[in-house]
Amino acid sequence: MLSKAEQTKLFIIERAAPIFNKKGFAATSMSDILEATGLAKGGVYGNFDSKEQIAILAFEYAYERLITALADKIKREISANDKLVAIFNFYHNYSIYPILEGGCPLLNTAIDADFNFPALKEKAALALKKMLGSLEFIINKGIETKEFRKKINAKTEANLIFSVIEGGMMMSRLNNEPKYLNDLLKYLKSHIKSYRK
Amino acid sequence: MLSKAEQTKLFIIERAAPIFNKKGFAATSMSDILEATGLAKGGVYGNFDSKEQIAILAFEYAYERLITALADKIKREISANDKLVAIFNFYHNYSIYPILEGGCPLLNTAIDADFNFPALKEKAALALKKMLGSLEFIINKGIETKEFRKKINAKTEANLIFSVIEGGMMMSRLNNEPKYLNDLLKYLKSHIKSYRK
DNA sequence: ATAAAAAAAGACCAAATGGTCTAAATTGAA
DNA sequence: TTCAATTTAGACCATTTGGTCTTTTTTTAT
Repeated sequence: MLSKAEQTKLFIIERAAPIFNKKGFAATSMSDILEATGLAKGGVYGNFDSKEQIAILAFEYAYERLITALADKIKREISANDKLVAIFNFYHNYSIYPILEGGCPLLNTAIDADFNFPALKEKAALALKKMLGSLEFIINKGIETKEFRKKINAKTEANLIFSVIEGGMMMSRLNNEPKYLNDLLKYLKSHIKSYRK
Repeated sequence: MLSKAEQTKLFIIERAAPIFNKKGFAATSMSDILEATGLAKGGVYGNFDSKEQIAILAFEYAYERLITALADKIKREISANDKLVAIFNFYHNYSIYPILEGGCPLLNTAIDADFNFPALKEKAALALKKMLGSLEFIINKGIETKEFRKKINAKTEANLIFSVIEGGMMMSRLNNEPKYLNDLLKYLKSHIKSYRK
């Protein structure tokens, strides 16, 4: 059972995460967080040291939500091909129905933190590496099980897939048009057919 | 000849553009701009109405610099294939040697302005459409001149190319590692070979 | 039910924010 | 060279910022 403070901490992070994800670190003010939580300053600063700390924990919460939801879809599938397709389906319409308001926390934080918040950038960089590693792992498994051709470069393909998804996300968001990303996901589905023998 | 005010306006935008491009709108303060220009408030507010206006003009300046540099490389080449390759070469090492400090203004502004600054987002959306249109145009020309196969979908391919570049940019920046983007550019070079008959 | 400990409220603070306005300095046409 | 018009300096302003600290309220173990 969670103590009152632990409950409140979680509650604050849950409420702060979508705000940081939408507006970024600098554009999010403590008063935004106070308003979203209904708490007074004492309630927030009694549980956290600084806005920076909240932003970091909010990012980790957002990322955790993302990979948990993704992992849930992936583990349902058996073959490497189906796992990849599950990932692509996961991102279908993501620009309008993201796991967390504001879209992909990796993309957002990469841009937001780059020149402003090195400690947060570091967290995002780690998260990206994990994400790419998971993709690579799936592809490598597919090669091991002879589902995919041996010639496939798992790392390169993982990078390609994720860059297409994130680039497509940016375009879909900027144009308020899910089609950009959706079309690219369709392309990716077709592309991974070339992995098979 | 430019009047003093016109000179100063240009000078302010030149100095402000890399700051906005690096830090984003909210994280850039007017005092950053005063410091970068060496001007006092009167010098800046005598020439512009608001921080918002400066940010919009700075984005347009940044975008103009980008497409001018790109167009310069493209027009040197004759064939559609060579034009595309020139674009890929243009982005080689872009994450460490961008045209303007801070990286791609399109990517940065897309994320930065999305939930914070609708008017600026609109400018970036327009810029993205122009960029994709130019890519599409090159590919379509290649089809018209029978350099590329008729079956190629110019719009889809333009979106793919640009999403890979922007996604790769994000990954390279986040990991402080130009290789991510560079490898993807190499992939793109190989990919467009499939356009040919 | 009680009392000690934990958590939250909110008044308060210095610093920074974007922006205004008047006075001074500079520009440039005659 | 003059002098009106343009441009810039910088003091000033209200508001907001992130954060602290004491007081009050709420938990929680007994």
